[in-house]
Amino acid sequence: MSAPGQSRGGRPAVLSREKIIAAALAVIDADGLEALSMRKVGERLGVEAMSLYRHVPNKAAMLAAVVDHLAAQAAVRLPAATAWTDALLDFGHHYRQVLLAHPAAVPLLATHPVSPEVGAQLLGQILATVDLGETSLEDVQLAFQSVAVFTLGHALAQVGTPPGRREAPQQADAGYYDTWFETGLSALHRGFMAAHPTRHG
Amino acid sequence: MSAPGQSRGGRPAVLSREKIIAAALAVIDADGLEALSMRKVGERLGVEAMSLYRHVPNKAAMLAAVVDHLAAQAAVRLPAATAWTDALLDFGHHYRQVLLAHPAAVPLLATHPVSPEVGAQLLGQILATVDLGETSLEDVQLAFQSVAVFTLGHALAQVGTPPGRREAPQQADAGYYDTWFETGLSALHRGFMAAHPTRHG
DNA sequence: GCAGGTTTGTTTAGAGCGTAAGCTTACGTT
DNA sequence: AACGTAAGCTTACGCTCTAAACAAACCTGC
Repeated sequence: MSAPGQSRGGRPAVLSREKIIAAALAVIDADGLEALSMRKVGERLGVEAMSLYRHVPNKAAMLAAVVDHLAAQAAVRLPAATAWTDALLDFGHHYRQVLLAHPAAVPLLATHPVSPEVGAQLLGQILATVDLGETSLEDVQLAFQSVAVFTLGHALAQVGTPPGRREAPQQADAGYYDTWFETGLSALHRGFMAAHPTRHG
Repeated sequence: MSAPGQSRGGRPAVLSREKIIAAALAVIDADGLEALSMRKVGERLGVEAMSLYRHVPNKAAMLAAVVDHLAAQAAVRLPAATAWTDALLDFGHHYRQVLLAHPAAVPLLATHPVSPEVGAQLLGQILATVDLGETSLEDVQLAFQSVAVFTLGHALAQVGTPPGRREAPQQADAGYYDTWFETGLSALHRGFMAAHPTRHG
């Protein structure tokens, strides 16, 4: 009972994989992706950089873990039996929220692909929940993946500081990106509906 | 006559901004984005790394120049008076070709936004060429931008090596990504057509 | 011809990075 | 108390970008 992995002695761990992932994300949020270093993550945890290597094989793996951590948040809990075409909209909006919650981490999601396990689990959960109607699983999968890449691409455009501005996230801009996103997402939605008509209208 | 920029003396230039951009792209194509360094670009030009700084303020600016160089290639020369909805398809296909011609550079396009000048010039050229029908300029612009971010997002997914594979660009995969792209692009196309019906059918 | 002036590429050097190797610390067990 | 083991620290190496001072190669005015 309450055996957190059998440990037969040894110095008690101050660090953990989860703490490291959280600290890395915090550094990214605070200082940006380019400023992230193993030394800085260690500093935030009150630890030397080399200590991190007891829990993470290298920097790339740490970043991959951050990616999976964020991707896991993109899981939407949909009401069962939602028409898959409508679920596209819910998924897109939710995924966008997750991305914009960590603007500096968006380029990371773009660069390092989500691990196959997490990706499959995510997609599988959606496909299992949603009402497929008469559409094949493959077609629905392609639709969700299309919404995902559109959403990521759009978020990249939004968070990418256009060189010439001094990092001021204008109020007016937010509105522009919002309507842009809605325009594109609803076009995808309409397009997939037209390709896969249902008898429910 | 034949005065290539008035130069009042000085050591003749072996380097040029253009040569540096080309060399940087060549390094990216050959060794990948992460392996790109000022030293390596210099080496490819038979020059020390510090020499590059006479023509480029720093590494970030050099990468930004590579981005603009690639983005400029995405300019499509469309037959005038093409319906803008059809031009969406041409643009998407052409942009994707440009991206997949330099797979290792795609993450760069994702991370460093295209400069406002190049972006505006690109979009302006399209908007000036295409037949707008009865659709407002703003709506057409949003449609093209949506296709652009979808295409970039999709290319990112394709070139991002899913961790677990050993960089083998499978034959079967290429087909999967092709149909995925066509599915998404045609959904966008249908969606925008439905939102902006024309009397020409 | 030859001394500036000017532009280009090189050298030197410093701060910061990721991380391999070995060491010390702190615990459970014997 | 001694041992085994796991966690964190120290040191060190090679690599990165780039600031600053220097050398080389050209044009122009004398």
